[in-house]
Amino acid sequence: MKKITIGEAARRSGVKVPTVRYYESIGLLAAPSRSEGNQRSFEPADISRLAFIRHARELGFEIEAIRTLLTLQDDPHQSCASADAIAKARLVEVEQRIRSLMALKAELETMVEGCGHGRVDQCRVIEVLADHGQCTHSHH
Amino acid sequence: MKKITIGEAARRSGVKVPTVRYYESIGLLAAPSRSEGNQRSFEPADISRLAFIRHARELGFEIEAIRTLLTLQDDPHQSCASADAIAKARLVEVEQRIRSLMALKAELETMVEGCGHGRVDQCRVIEVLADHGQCTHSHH
DNA sequence: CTACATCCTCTAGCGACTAGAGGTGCAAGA
DNA sequence: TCTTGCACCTCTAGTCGCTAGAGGATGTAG
Repeated sequence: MKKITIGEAARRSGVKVPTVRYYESIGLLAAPSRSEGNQRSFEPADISRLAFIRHARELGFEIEAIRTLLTLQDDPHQSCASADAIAKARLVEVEQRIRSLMALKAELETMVEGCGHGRVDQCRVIEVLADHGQCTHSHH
Repeated sequence: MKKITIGEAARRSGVKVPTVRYYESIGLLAAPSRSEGNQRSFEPADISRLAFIRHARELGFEIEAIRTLLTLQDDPHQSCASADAIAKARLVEVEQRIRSLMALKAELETMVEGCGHGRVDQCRVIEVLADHGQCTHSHH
């Protein structure tokens, strides 16, 4: 029964050491057992859980959504309707974000292209910022 | 000489009242004069400045970048090279963010499509989250 | 035994606001 | 003139998801 230290857990899961402690503090990860010297000793299951959390965070899920997803994972007999709903909601968010960023990209391109690299009073970057009416896209 | 109250300034610029006070507190907006009863009294130029800030924030510029852009706007004889550089850097950021969100969207779609709407133990949403190796895109 | 890395807890900080408490100013209607 | 009621004031604390640092204990390799 080898003990997994927090550093080892961090390395294996890709979650940083202080973040592991943080997840424990907010109850996302059960408090692990401790060594004689009061050091955390993790189980392989904790590593999987941390990897799950990390992956979900990379996909932009919020902590509360992850909390729900984890309780679902903990009880595999439940319906996965909630998981599905959470993922779908996240998908909608991401699609909206992409649309808005595309509009933004277009606007930034106009600004940068219009810049004559001269003085500020002829600069389109400043000008466009000062006057929203000049925007090609209104949806931001 | 009509006085513009903070509420009026907020309405005209599209920046919320507490946010106007916040911008003043961090020195992004000069402290306006006050009425006898200690209430802020803004000038039309302040409204323009607030609108500028709001627009820049909508385009995702950070406060510190906006601070630089504002000092440029304040002195129109300067070269606009900095403004150009700031806008270009923001454009690169936005492009990267779009690429990463597209990958993310693809992955979420796979998750959601694979969900058989049954129980959690057959749910692809949970499964994919638990195992990053299943991702089609590695860049996240 | 001595370094030295790693661990521990605790508090404070980040960015960009937002919310709320507790109080004051001001304009319009009765 | 009084009162109602909204808008204003300052101040502190909270949001999210960590991250940094202080100050000390533990564990391991040479």
